[in-house]
Amino acid sequence: MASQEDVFKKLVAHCKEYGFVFPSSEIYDGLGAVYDYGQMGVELKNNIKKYWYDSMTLLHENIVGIDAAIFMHPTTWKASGHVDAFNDPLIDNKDSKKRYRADVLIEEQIAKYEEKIEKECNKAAKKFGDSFDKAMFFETNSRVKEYVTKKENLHTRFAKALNDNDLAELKQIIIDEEIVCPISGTKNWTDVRQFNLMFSTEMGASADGAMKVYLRPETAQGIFVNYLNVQKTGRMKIPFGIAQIGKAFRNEIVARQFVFRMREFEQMEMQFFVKPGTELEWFDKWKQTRLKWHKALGLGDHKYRFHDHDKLAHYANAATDIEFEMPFGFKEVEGIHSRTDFDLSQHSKYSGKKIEYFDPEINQSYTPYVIETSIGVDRMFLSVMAAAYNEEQLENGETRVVLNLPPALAPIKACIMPLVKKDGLPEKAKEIINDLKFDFRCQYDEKDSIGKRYRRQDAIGTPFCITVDHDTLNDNCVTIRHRDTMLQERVSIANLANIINQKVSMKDLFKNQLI
RNA sequence: GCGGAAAUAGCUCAGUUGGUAGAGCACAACCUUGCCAAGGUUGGGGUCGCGAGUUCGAGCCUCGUUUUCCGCUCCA
Repeated sequence: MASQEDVFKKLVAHCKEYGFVFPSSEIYDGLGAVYDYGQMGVELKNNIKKYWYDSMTLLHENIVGIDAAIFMHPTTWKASGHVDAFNDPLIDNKDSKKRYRADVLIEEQIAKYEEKIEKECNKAAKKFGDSFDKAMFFETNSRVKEYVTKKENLHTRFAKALNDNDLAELKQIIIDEEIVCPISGTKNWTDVRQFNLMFSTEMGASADGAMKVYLRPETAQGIFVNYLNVQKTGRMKIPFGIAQIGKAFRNEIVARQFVFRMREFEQMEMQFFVKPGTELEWFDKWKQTRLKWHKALGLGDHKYRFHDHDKLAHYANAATDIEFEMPFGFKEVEGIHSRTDFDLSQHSKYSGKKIEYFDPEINQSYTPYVIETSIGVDRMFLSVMAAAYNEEQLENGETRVVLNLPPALAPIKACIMPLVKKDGLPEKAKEIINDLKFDFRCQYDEKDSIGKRYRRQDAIGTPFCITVDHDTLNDNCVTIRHRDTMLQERVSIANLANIINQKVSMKDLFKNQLI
């Protein structure tokens, strides 16, 4: 039996071989953790996005979409906390191979001096009892004086280095203070490197310096900064939501596992604005709604689970992940967070604009609370592919590689093929495809044996193969061959569109969510 | 970022002690056949990841480098 790792490798190979996913810039050896979607991948991905977007905006009258720019005013990221939280100077110990934050190491050193001072004080206090004069003691005790001086010098030096963003100086401090690695106990350090999770670039070309702007590390902020615009122009009443699909960028230290963690990725986010105090109710409601959205695809209910966060981010008062069983274990596909009023309050504070909602029901204004549902398109893509990829053992002992994709998501809905490429069958097949192509993405194939053509379509997950044979010319009927069962049925050409539409329409997926 | 392994045709791989770059599948054309990966003929496709070095000669040896995988590490 193939191990799960093998399955994953095969899936990655399959993605490349059949035009789903290619490594970026492959002719130049590729670019780390960046991938391109190919001719099949883009269709599947677009269908996933459509399924999500329509589920949000068609099924909920109080959710509208936007498409915000990737560039945002730099202050956005100060307000959101990304600039401060994601700007760590890092240093590695070459012996233990452990990585530390250089600023934390130095802060610990400062704390050590404080401990020593404290200890001396305690000792002296014990010795002198009531007559202990702390100020006097600091003046006269040479050891304490030394520690205080050292501590203050270090503090000053550290603050200056941080302020100047002087990485070499940070390393020099660590060397001068003889800070050792807690694990190896050595002072064998690498240089300090600044690591910011956000990509930056420069906007404009003014002589006195262009403005530094970031590529957004999440799409959510584009929604928050547009809260007032949408609420006012759309006459939205709380509770309401804003949905958005878009690219985000994170300069991950380690980006791996195919499209699961990429440096450029796509998010589908919906921020739902609610009355304070009702947020946990809505949080729970969205947990269930989102799980139903996943399960409606029929990839297998047992492949999903919630993972509630014990440790909450500073902005959240509840958080959970929807995890999917990937070939490499249960992994986060979607996050649902109760973000309180953190984001809107921060933007209000940094912009100086009042960001509130006047609630006519209670005749009061308040800053709405936010429930966020945030799903990675690429992770969703991977989970659909992983669940759909199957190697079937057939009765004749052969193996069939088939993508059992939900028909609504399949890149190609039907392949029309003449049984032989003569006797007018190709012409008849093209007649059929010319009729179907307005509603469904179709392929035409006349090369190789019919069996081989079926397998080719299996490999890209096409739910229907439609075969034109000699009888077709007389009775206007064709054979429909079903991907999953390999069974065939004879149907009238006039009924084709209906039969296909019934299976590939998203309507059933939408309805399944409401149950 | 660290350690280990790998890189040869679109895919899967072979390539002997260093001596003219191979197979199967896939692809294209034609013939034959016609409902679950058929057969035949012909053809296209590789400066062996990239760059140096050793050598008369490097896919093979040495060094560097890039990418990928595995394990650490990191991860709102």
